[in-house]
This record gives sequence, structure tokens and C-alpha cells, in this order.
Amino acid sequence: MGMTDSEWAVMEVLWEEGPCTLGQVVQALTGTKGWSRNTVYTYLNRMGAKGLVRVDHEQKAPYSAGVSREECRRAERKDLLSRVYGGSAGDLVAAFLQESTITPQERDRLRKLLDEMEV
Amino acid sequence: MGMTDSEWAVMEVLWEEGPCTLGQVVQALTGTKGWSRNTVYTYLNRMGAKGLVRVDHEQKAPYSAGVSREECRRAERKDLLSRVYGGSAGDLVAAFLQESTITPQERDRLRKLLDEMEV
DNA sequence: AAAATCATCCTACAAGTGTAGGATAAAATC
DNA sequence: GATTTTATCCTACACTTGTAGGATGATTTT
Repeated sequence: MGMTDSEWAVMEVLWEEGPCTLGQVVQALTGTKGWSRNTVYTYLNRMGAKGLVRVDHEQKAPYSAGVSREECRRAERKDLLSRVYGGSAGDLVAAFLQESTITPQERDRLRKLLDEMEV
Repeated sequence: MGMTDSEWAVMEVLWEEGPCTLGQVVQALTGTKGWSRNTVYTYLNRMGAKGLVRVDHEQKAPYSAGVSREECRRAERKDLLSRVYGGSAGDLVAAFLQESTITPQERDRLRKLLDEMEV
């Protein structure tokens, strides 16, 4: 998909809140983006044309996500892995582990994942 | 930094080969991109203006990387983590583990990393 | 030296992105 | 019902990215 940061911010709102009115989206983005209402409207419509957003004026909350968050996350992961790491997941994961704070619980979870792969 | 796929391809050449002439970069990209020489020239110069590429016409191989690969990888990782995962590295790593093929050796390495974090 | 190739520089143009303004219509509020 | 707020639609403009073409100068090759 290759969304920009701005587009991602819009999607985030729709994923979190479900179907929205223009006003709701504007509202939700005042903190982060602070765009004018028209800017938000333009995003919603351009993204509608691309299929990222579903627009249905029959509804009273006409704007909703046209693609799932997991779908988009997968695409972004895939892009990073192939473009930046030439497909080498081990290196990528190692880098993330080394630079991020991961709680002990999460570490256990990841160990479990690694063990399950052992089969 | 937020490089595009095309820009990344150019950097890849410079990282691999060190300082290059225009011709070398064109050469290296014929397989993957197949751009005209002028297109490559334009990229090199636009990227020079942004500081991604260092241009020194005194040298006979005037184009070289202005930023390191690790620096760029870090930026891309950071971007993915914050933009797409809201900073939650555990989820991100788990997703990578589940969808990628990781060799047993790499699994050991990752386990070791997790263990070292235990301290 | 003449010819072929390579490099530099300038220019351009279409598509996409960031960011609205203005006109108009519909809805909510006083 | 008149006014304020919302929503829709159209238009626009600057900047970036993708992708060169052409002119001119430098270099290499025959």
C-alpha cells in the first residue's frame, strides 16, 4: 500500500473509532495533526478513491476503514524486511531486540514463539 | 530520513561499492531498475542536495554515500515501530517471527539475545 | 584529430502529497 | 424561521518524486 504518515494517522482514527463523521475525524486529529477541516475532507476523499477509506453517504457516519490494520501492518513489515534488510529477518529482529525496551513478559512470549518454531 | 524505494536502491549501490562514477551507478542499477543515465544523474544530484549522497567532483569517483546504512536502517526501524506499532516492540517482533523463515541458527542467536537482556 | 562515449547541467512534465480557500447545501440551535 | 455550524464539492497551488530529453563539454578510443 505504502501509506504516508498522514494517511496512517487518518486510518488510525478510523480503526480506533469505527465509522466516523467528518467532524469526528477532524476532532480526533486536532491533537496530533491540527489540520483544517477541509484538509481532512480532502484526505478522506483521496483515500476513498484509493480504497483505503470506505465512503457511504447513506450512513450518518460515512467514513470507515477500507483496509484492516493488520493488513496494513503486514504490508509495512514486508516492505521494511525486503527493502531495508533484503529479506533477512534474523538481522532485523535482532536489531529491534537490541534497541527496544521489551518487558520480561514479552521476552517470555518471544521465547515461547521461538520454541514453537523448533518443530 | 524517509527514503523512497528508488532512493534506497541508489544508496544500496553506494554502500556496496563505495565511491562511484555515474557510469558505475548506472551499471549497477541496470538489472534492478533500468533507468536512463539521466535519471540516475538526477537522483544522485537531488540526493546530494538532501545530504544522502556526497558529491565531490574533485574525485574521479565523485559519488559516495552521505549517510551510513546502519543509520538509515535505524531510522526505518524507528519509523515502523512508532508509526505502525505505536512503539510496542514486542508485538512487532512477534509478527516478524511468525511470518518469516528464521533458521535454527538465527533462533539460537535470538534466544541468546533475549537471555542477555535478562540482566 | 575525428568519432564515440561519458559526464554535467538545465529544463520539463505528469502524478502524487500537503494544505487549504470559497461556494453552496444541509442540519442543528437559538 | 434566522443564524451558526457542518458537510460536500470544486478548485488551487507549491513541493516532491519518477522519469527523462537536449545541449554542451570532457575523455577515451581508433
